[in-house]
Amino acid sequence: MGRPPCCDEKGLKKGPWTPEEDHKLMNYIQKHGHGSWRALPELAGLNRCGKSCRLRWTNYLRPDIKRGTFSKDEEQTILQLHSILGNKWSAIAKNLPGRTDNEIKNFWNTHLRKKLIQMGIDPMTHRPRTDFFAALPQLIALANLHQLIEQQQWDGHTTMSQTEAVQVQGASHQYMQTMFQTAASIAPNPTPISSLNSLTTDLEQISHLNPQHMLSSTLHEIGGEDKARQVPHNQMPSTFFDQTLSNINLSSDNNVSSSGQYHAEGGSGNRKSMLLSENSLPPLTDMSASNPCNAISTSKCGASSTLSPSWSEILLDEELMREFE
DNA sequence: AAGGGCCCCAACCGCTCTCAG
DNA sequence: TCTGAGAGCGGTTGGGGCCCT
Repeated sequence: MGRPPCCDEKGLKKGPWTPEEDHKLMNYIQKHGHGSWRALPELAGLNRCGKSCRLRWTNYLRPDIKRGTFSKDEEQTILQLHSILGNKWSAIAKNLPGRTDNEIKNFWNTHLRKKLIQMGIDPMTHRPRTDFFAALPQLIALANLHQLIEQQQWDGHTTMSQTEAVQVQGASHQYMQTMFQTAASIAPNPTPISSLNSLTTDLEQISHLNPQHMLSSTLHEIGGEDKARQVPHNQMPSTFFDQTLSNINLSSDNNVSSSGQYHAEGGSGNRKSMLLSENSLPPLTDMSASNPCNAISTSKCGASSTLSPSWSEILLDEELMREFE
């Protein structure tokens, strides 16, 4: 069934608003309030549909709207709220006085989303992307840095203090662990240990990193050391690319419809599906929708959250990333 | 100077939610 | 409980402006 769009009615104007139309709309609302949006255009003498009037008022004409570029604080607030709320633009807008949902949505799509992608972070989950194509630059940079530090320590001449070296090594270690853990979380249960072994081996080959202790601790966390020992090395899949692709597919098989849209279960009420366009990045997991505490902002999730904040902070620090490159 | 490509954002579209009758 | 109108929300689009060659 469905109602016909209100703007389909004959003769109603669409497209950009003229200054005269703005003036009429503002005058009317300031005198009478908006009342019924459907009735408003006729009463205000506008040849527009009510919906168009409402949008124009809420997104542009409202007197309390703050215009201009977003401040660093606003940017941080959006990032934090998006990590908790997902694409709930109106909810995010409620925490940013003077900013509209449309403005925030545009800012996200044109700036923040791209920024996160460039940093190897999945903009939907706010976690490192587990498709290694995207995260590879950061991963290799960290691995190289790790190796450089080890070499300098071995040679006995280092420009970095002991504390700094430990911090960077820790970040590098954490990066790898998070990659494995996220990969494990999106794989079907029980997690095929061979897949993780393979990823580790492939990474070792490409980055010349020796991650033995990382692997054992990570496997211990996700499946126990016994399982790790049971997997013979020769059972590992052959190529890095094959395995990486299979992991990407594992994460999306259950959620991608034939139309290429991603349906993430979660939330309450009837609005259960979140549709992402084909040109969106493939969301590897939708943790922001189903479990806010998996998201970047640990402070809002109480003491039970143990996710270390250091990773996202490290990755969001552009200066640090430039140093790695 | 011209024109092609890219980016940004205002506005539209279609769907869901809410609530009154 | 059901139905339909109105409002709200999120995804998408198109056109104007800017930048680069």
